Formats: sequence, C-alpha cells, structure tokens
Amino acid sequence: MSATAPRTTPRTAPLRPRRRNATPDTGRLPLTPQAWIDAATEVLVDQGIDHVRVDVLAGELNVTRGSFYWHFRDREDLLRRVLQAWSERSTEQLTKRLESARSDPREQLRDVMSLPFRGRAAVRAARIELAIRAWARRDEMARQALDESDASRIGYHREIFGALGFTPDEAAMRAFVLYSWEVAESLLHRQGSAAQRQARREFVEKLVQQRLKR
Amino acid sequence: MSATAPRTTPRTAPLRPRRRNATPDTGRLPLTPQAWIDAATEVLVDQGIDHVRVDVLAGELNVTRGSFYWHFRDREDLLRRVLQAWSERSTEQLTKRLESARSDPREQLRDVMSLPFRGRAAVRAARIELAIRAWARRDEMARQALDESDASRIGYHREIFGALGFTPDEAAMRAFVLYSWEVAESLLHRQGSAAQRQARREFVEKLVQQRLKR
DNA sequence: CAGGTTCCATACAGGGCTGTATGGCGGCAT
DNA sequence: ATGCCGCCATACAGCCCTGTATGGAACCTG
Repeated sequence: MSATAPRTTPRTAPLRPRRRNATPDTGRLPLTPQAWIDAATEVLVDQGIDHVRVDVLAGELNVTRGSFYWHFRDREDLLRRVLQAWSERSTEQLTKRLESARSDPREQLRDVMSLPFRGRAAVRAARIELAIRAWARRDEMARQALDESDASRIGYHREIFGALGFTPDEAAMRAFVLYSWEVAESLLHRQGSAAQRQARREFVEKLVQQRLKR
Repeated sequence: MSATAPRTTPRTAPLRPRRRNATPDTGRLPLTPQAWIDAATEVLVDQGIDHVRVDVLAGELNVTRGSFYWHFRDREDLLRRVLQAWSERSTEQLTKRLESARSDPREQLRDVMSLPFRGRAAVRAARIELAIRAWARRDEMARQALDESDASRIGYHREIFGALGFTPDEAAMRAFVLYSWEVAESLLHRQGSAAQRQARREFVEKLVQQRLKR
C-alpha cells in the first residue's frame, strides 16, 4: 500500500462524475482531491501553513472531515500533495517559457522581467510562492522543492545572460541579481508607488545588461 | 490602566533581583518580561509565529503559565512586545550606523554590503527579520513595523547613492536594487557556494555604482 | 512578627484540532 | 431486486491550548 493512500483505495480522479451525490438535499458533485488541494493552497496563502487544517478546509468545502480522510491518509499527506502540485506547476511554467523562447535574448529578458507585472494570475502565483517560502524555512520537504525551483529559474536567467555574451561566471552573478529583484519586487511590493516600480523595472533591465568598466 | 498591563502592576524591571525565589527547591532568579520576549523570539525564528504559545514558552523557561499571565496580559500582549523590541532594536542599529557614518560614501556602501557577511549576530538578525517578514504577511501590526524598517533602511541606502552623485530618482532605484540583493542574499542563502556569494557581493558593489550609458 | 507584596503553582472551564470507527445514502452491476 | 462500492456524516477518544481563579511560598516593610 502506498504511503500516500487512504485506508481504502479511492480513484485518483473520478472516472464517471455522478450527477447525484450521497447527500440528498444538495446536488453538488463529489469532491476531487484537487479541490482539497486548492482549498489548502488558498488557506496557505492567506494564513500560513499552520492554519491549513482539516476541519477548516472541510468547513470551506461544506463537507465534514469524513470526506477528507477518505481522499487523504492524513494532514501530512495533503501538505505533501499541495507542495507537489505547486512544484509541478512551477516547472511546467518554466518549461513552457523555455519552449517559446525568443531568439533574441533581449526579448527573453524583457519577457521574464514583465512577469511580476502582468495579470492577477502572476500576482497570485507570487503570493503562493511567498507562502511556500515562509513554509520552507522550517519544513525540509518544502525547502527542497523551493530550492529546486529557485535553482531552475536562476539557471534560466543565467542562460539568458550567457546568450547576451557574458562569461558564465558573470552571467551567474547577473542572474542572481535579476532574480533578487524579482523576489524583492513581490516581497517589498509596498515600497514605492506603481510608477516607481515601473521605473525601477526599466532601470534594472538596463542595469543588468550594463558591462562593467573598471 | 494600560492596555499592555497584566492584572496587577508588575515592575517593568525588577528593581532588586532577589537571591531566593518563590520555588524553594531551585535558586533561580525571577523572570523578567524580557526573558519571555527572548524565548518568544527564539520560537518565532525557528517555528514561526503560530508556534509562539504560552505553554511552550513556559516549558522552555521551566515555569508554569501562571508566571506568564502575571507579566503579560495575554498572548497578544507578548507578541506586540516582541515586535516592539525588534523594531526598537532595528532602528537603534540604523541610528548607530548613521552616527558613525564615514565621510566617503563608497566606504558607507562597503559597510552596509558587508553586513550580511559578518558574524553570527548578523546572521541571527537576518533570521529574525525573515521570520517577522513571514509574520507580516498576515498580521497588520507586524506589517506596519516591517514596512517602516524597510523604508528607513532603503532611505539610508538612498542617501548613500545621493552622496555618490546620483539624482534622487536614480538613487532611489539603486537603493532598491541594493536592498533587494541584501534581502535575497539572506532569503536565498542556499543558492551558490560561499565563494560565489562573495563574488556576487563584489560584483553588486561595482554594478550599483556603475552609471548607465545609453 | 504581623501583614502586605511579588512571583509563580495549581486547578478549572472551555474550545480547537486530529485521527479512527462506524453508519448510511445513492448509483451501479449482476 | 440484491448487493457492492463510492463518498460522506456522525460519534468517539484524546491531545493541545487559552485565560481565569485561587493558593502559597519567599521576601520586604513597619
């Protein structure tokens, strides 16, 4: 029996979603594990990992904890799958970015730098990431996932600067500086106005491409 | 009666620390509120704010919760004073730095940039700050204290770049970039070796002083 | 030495959360 | 129709945590 499996074996995804449900008064569909994972992520972002608790999520989903312990082995199982879902989505996003890479590295640079500024989806992704970053400070599993994600994205930045003609060492340093700005821009988003943030962005874009003289 | 006061009025600091104590078997001294604050900060750093709980701290200090509720009104009172202690210490550090400011802004720049690299005290201060940063994501009181601290320190950086001859706008942007690097260096301290971090530091030191050409 | 104060121990009431055991309804296959 | 299975509700035992009420020992004051 898998370590992540509940007592009996639920299907990972309902093969045939039923119209009617065990509870007769409402016509709601049966919950998928993903629904629990989404709810857990929501609480994680707003309240932190310690507030991701079974009964709270059950209340949010309008079911009892009996449902949870059918889909998941225990709370730890849920947290692991929350992290796994984020991790997969994170690398998937990076892969997509790699595939649709422009030939011009300056275009790639503009692309990654526009990321913290476009849309609510990006803002939400940033908030999830910050929540996981806080979680990772005291959870080995979360830390590992986050370290890998950081390393992958810094590596992508490094390649951009390599394509811009910098040496590997210098590309690595510039990649870190750029990534620092990205993280800080979401972490310190209350510092400065929107206009100032926009100006900072354009400034950083030029600065990281600037070659050192002395 | 002050909002932060317990039921009766304990002295903020014992005027005359007694040799002997209420508990006859041990010769320990009576606890100061600061001892509770220190213990709370310790747990905050290692476990997050949600793990800062009265009975846990009592166990850590080898007393019962009866002691706590004599020194503090409730848990919220403790948390407020933890934050207040950090905030005061934070601004105090900055003030000290301002007073002993070198005349040469390049020296000041080297000074602030060496901060994440010297000593365990700085490392611990950085860990406390990260813990508070996580806390501030969902606590208005913590957020306000942190925002003020960030703004003050960015302002200090801005003055340095102003003294280096940059325009106010450009000084502000460079200050943010530098501060971003500092935050990221403690947040992403697992990315890269010690040698790489040292190289990054020297690189950033040059980069932020580099004037844009185009 | 009598009485008050300081500081902490102990006991109580209440609520939150976990995990397990078990019951039960509806849909499906035989 | 019968019986099984998927999915959830309910009940139970247990632990953790908070805040308050009260007791009590050591110390200080007069």
